[in-house]
Amino acid sequence: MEKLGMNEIREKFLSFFESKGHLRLPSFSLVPKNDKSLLLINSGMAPLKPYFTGKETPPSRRVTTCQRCIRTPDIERVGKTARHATFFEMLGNFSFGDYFKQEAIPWAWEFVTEVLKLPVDRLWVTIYEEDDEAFEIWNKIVGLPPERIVRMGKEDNFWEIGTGPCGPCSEIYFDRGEEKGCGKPDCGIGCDDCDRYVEFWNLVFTQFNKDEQGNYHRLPNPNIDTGMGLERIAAIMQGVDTIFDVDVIRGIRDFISDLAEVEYGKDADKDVSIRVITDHIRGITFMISDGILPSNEGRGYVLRRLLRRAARHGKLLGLNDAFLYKVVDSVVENYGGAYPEIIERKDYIKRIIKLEEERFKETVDQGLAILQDYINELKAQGKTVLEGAKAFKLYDTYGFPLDLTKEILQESGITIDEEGYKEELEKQRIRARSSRKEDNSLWEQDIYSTLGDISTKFVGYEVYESEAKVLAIVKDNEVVEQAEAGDDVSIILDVTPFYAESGGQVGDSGVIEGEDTLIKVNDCKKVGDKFIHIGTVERGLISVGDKVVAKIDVSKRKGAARNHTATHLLHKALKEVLGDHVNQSGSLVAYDRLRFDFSHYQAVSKEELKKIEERVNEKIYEQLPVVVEEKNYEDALKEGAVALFTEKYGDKVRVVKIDDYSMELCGGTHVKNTSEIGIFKIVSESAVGAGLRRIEALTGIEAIKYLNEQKEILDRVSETLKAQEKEVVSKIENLQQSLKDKEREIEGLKTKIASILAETLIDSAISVDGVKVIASRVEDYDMEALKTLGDILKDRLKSAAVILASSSKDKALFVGMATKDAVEKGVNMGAVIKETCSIAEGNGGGRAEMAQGTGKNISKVKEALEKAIEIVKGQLKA
RNA sequence: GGGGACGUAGCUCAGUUGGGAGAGCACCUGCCUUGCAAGCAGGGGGUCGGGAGUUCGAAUCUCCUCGUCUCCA
Repeated sequence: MEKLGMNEIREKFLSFFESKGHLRLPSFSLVPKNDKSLLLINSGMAPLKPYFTGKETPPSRRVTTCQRCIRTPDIERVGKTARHATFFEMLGNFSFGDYFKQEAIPWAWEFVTEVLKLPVDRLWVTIYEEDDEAFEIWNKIVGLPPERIVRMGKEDNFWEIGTGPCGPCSEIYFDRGEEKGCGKPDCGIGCDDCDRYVEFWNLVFTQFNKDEQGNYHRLPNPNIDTGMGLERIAAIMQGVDTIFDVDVIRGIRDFISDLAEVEYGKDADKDVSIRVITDHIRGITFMISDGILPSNEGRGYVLRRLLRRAARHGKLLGLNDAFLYKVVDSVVENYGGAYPEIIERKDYIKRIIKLEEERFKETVDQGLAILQDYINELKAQGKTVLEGAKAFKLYDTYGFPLDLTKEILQESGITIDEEGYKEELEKQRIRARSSRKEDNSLWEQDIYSTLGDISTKFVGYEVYESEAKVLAIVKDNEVVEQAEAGDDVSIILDVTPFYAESGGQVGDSGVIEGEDTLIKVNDCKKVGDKFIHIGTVERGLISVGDKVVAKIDVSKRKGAARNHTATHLLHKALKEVLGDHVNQSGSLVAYDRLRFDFSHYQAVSKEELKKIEERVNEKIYEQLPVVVEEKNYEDALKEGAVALFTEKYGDKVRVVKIDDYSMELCGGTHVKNTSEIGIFKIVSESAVGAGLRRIEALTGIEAIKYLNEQKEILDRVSETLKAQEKEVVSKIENLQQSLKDKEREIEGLKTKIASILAETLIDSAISVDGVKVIASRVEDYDMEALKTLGDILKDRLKSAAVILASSSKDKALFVGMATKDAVEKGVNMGAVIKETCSIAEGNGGGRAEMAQGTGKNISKVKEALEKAIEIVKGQLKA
């Protein structure tokens, strides 16, 4: 057995299957495309699902890949065991209805024994207990003795998730030798207690389709889907105990221990931390490279969690400042050969990581403050155990890691009720699980997949209308033969000029016409190779097989083309003005507007926006030709075309070149010359999420319309202000200033009047037990003014109880105020006002020194005030 | 998808069974001064994220909504 490097094994695998007629595809992005059932790519076959279901036609019926994957269910065990990882690569060979078991098994054996040269006496295989076919092939064709072929149950060797394609599988194990075993008498394949037998390759024979009732139907063209963990096989080949000792991964591991100045292998706890970081930083690097940004939901949250766990373990190693971004250098050094995209995006990846490390520090600081409160509380109560619920809240709500809580508490001699903590966590798990929809089927079923092998030829790049034949009609989510006027339908044609929504560009609208038949098409979508024309039958009948003419709405299409080409110009201009870190993260190209989301860490300033807009308009005036070329993917990238993270490209790609200014891979429709765009106007710039900005813009006639509207508003404003346009702003400023001056003046006058009024009111005060009591009605005062007047009276009289009433509109207002010493003597304005208001048929209340309320009956105000004096008198005498 | 927390002045935050929107820093004016966050006096600045509701009265209670943080899946 040769000691092969991980990078060599990857290459040997891919070229081996190339020699068996497979097409080698590059690893797909970690972000699943058109697959809502999956957060992140978690296996080699995941991105190929549309080929297995027949939704899309594969570029070849035999494919081989090395796919980067992320899995987080076992995140807690990473670093503590030999083989758990959140990031890994999976080697696979796939057959889409081409070869089957007869080829897959012998090829796997050939690769393992002849290319990798694993010793035959160390190899074991398992098969599904009912799969005699597989047994025969292993035994008769490969020549493996029966005792080396272990039959296992459905649990272990039958692959199915929900409904859909499924089937038995066969796994290949490597025996690492007796000394690695647990020594138990029943130790063997599948032993959970030791690492003696390692499963490294799983061959899945997808030969059934499971329906809703749980019946298995044999597939006419069964598939092959295999997965071999690259790290695992490398560990076997290199004779090392854990995946962290594999050459490439060890490189990162050692980089981290150097950085932390901690020697690996000396301290078991620190080793765990080093391994956690080694694992996580790879996933982090690739996720960001694939366009994911740290966020509080979805896959962005997975990224954040990995990053924060890694940062936390860095602290345990004594790395207190941001350091993860530095480790990216080592990831790039070790993986850049196989994944050149991370070399290119290195600076961007590092910047995102550093920002997030800093953000995490803030979170921790916030948690520290709360924890300190808990500690003080416990100390004051003389307790030494923190409630589990509190530790959980700190973790759940503030993201404060439990072990960090534990550590800090230890310094104060406090422990955590961990049982209580676990209970809370479990409760939360149950809550989340029970509320989750019971739709975890791996395979999406939609009506269009059941239509069989029909496809649409798109001719819309060249023409706006074409003759076509109706291949299928769907109405109310059911396949029908015919539809009539008034029906909402989806129609699939054999040929179409309609652009189907893709790459952000909206689908075309238009009409489908037959003899006496008219269908209004509002949108067009693509499912696999089928173009779905969504619309309404306006007139006549439409049947499968009808000859029709499909015509798109040309003016809308032209609008979309203007906006699409403008989007490319904008993308480039953003990179020029803001920097190379700007990358498209979303785009909408409609016929009347465009929206562009991109990565950027701060708001785009007004000056920058202006510069960007000017740059795009310059390129419009330069009348640059827009040329579309078909190329193969590799060549396009070599020439420097911009490809997006999230897009999946076939073998042949369309390259849209705007002179030598911009070059992007794009399937959309464009103008022939930038001058057709006419004019480009940015309408808004806003935040979408952390590190993400959005620009909305208009082109052509829509931009003019917008500018005209703005102009009209300005006209109206200047007309209303009776000022020249240029002077509008200063005029408003003057008005605001003078308004403010007037308000202040009025305020001053009111106070002055109030103090004059106060003088006469003071004269009317009666003295009860040394407290001056006033109950009086004033005219046209609002609540605020009454309070101000009350304040003045309190101030003048020093010791007073004041009840003031006023009427505003159809309501009577009451305010009661008392000085501190009056309250001490028994005055309670809350009670006074409550009763006073009720006499005036209203309600009110407040505190002893201040209360307010209203009454509905203004004519009762006099009576109410008289009563108020009585109550105050009573309170003072009591 | 589900749970929790937060959103109040430019910034950091306080605001106690619902009852006059506050502090510190920053800013402006004046004075006193020129040694490390200077001091003193005065002042400007708030749709209390937004919207509905309950109430005589809502920053405070209820519902909806937006944003940020966080945990589970």
